[in-house]
Amino acid sequence: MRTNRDLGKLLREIGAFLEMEGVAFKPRAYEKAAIAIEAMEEPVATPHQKGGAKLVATVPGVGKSIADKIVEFLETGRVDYLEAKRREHPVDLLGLTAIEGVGAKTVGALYDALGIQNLAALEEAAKAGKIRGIKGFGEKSEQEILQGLEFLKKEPGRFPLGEVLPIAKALESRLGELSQVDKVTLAGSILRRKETIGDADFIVVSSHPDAVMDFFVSMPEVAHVYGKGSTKANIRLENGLDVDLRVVPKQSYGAALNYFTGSKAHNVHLRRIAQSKGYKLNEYGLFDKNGDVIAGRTEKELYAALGLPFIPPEMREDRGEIELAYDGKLPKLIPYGKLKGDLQTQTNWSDGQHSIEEMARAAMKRGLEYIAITDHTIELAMTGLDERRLSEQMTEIRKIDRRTKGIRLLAGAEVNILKDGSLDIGDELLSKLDVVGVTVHSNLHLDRKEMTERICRAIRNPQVDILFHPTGRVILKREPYQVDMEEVIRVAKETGTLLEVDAIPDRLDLNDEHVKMAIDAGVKLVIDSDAHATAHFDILDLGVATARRGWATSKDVMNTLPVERFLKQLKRSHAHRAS
DNA sequence: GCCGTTTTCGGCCCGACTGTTTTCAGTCG
Repeated sequence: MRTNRDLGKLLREIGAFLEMEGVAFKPRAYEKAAIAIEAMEEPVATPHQKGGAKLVATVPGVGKSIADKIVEFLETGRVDYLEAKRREHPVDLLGLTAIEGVGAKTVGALYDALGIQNLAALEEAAKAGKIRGIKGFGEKSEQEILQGLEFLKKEPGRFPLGEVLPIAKALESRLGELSQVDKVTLAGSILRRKETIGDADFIVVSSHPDAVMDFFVSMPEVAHVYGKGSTKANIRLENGLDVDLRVVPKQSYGAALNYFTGSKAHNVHLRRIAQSKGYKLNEYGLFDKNGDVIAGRTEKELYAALGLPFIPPEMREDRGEIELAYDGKLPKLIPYGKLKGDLQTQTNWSDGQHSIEEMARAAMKRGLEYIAITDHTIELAMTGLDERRLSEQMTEIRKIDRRTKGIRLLAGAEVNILKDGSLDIGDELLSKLDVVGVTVHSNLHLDRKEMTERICRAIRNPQVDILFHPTGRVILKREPYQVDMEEVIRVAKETGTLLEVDAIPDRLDLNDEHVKMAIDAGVKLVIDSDAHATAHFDILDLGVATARRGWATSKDVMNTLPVERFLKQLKRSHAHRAS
């Protein structure tokens, strides 16, 4: 594949090799170029086709040298410079640096001292106590590496939903275009929008299954075919994702979709209900004692025959949804694509890629009615705004808002919660902003009590409207902070603070279970893109999916409201009314 | 390697944290 994402990964790998070599500045240059390429809305192949390397070099952060490498990759699928680096340093750099706390320099040191090339060798050396003997390493580093390895291994071969979903959707439409395919549907954990995905499942209805199978196993990105029959084929793609395809008869489509979507626990529960009615339920349909078909053509028909309304896939975890459905009390989940606002966006005033106006236009294009500009504040020394700059930006946002029709811009900030729970921007300035979000970006390793008190102190501040990505976890990479979410939720309820569902694919923070906890406690939510570039507004639906998995309705999510009503329910607005 | 109300060279987001040290290197955001 030669997508922007692949190219970004490649540029990052080059940067990491240079980092390992101790080269100055170039690593940052490659990383910046990677970020810029990944942030592009159009495939970089487009400027390449239109104007070659010259036009590619107009992307900010991409100069002649990197543009040439991009062109080489687009035309040949490889970059000689990178291949040479890989030969020179025969290490699985991306794999090893995926360990939290291990960077390129560490990989280099491990290779020089012990010849470690990959995760397996590293684990062996760490377990044998060999790491602590290397200069600059001690017992603690060895333990950290082992812990990092354990965390990576917890869900081997799993991918973040946000990474898999676009690939799966593209595959779905390609299969759908085949003339032999009557119907194709994405099933499995992807349909349930689980936050990590082990494999992709497709259900196909076709009267010519062989042709479909032939096409499926001979797609260009297929790396391995595990098996291929007339109703079922399993493959692995080059990117490591396993994909299963099943061809089913038309009359079994609903039953098959239900069966292969799961979850397993949900299916078991459904089969128990079927049994209690004297029926049998399997992937071919719902049958009575004589083996006659009761239902199976559609999922709706299947659920109806079991005395249930249709249950949305995101709820199918057997966490009580079947009982609710039985009583006719299923929540009406927040629909996709209906958010009116986005309360966390960054611009090039801090670490975003685009200007305030560019972000505003992109948001408008995606049908949003308002966004808050929430750049980082000062504690993030690399990018953050101090009070003077934040104040200047506020003026600028208001100016742009006045002259921009069709979208409302709110002045905000992503304010840092300091170690003691105070904020890095004073209350007076905060009180002038429209929306204030706070979050933890430093001292991530406080103990549970201290972290909980820190966050609770911050959200008790009357100027604080929203707690952004409340647990700080990074999916498949970093555990959440040690924090008592029940207590945070209790204080959020008490103070009227909103909790965020951050839609960044490897955050999804709050997660589904926390969403449910918050809703049960009566706490209101917002779903934000945390966009750092114009293209990122597209991920909002991942946040909606997470909220749906936590049974959120539109009433629970405040940015389904139009802007004036949204602003009225912020706690500072309540404070104004009270005074 | 990129970039320029500093324009063809000389800068380049920088502070906190951790574990290793004894003054620093690596990682992270």
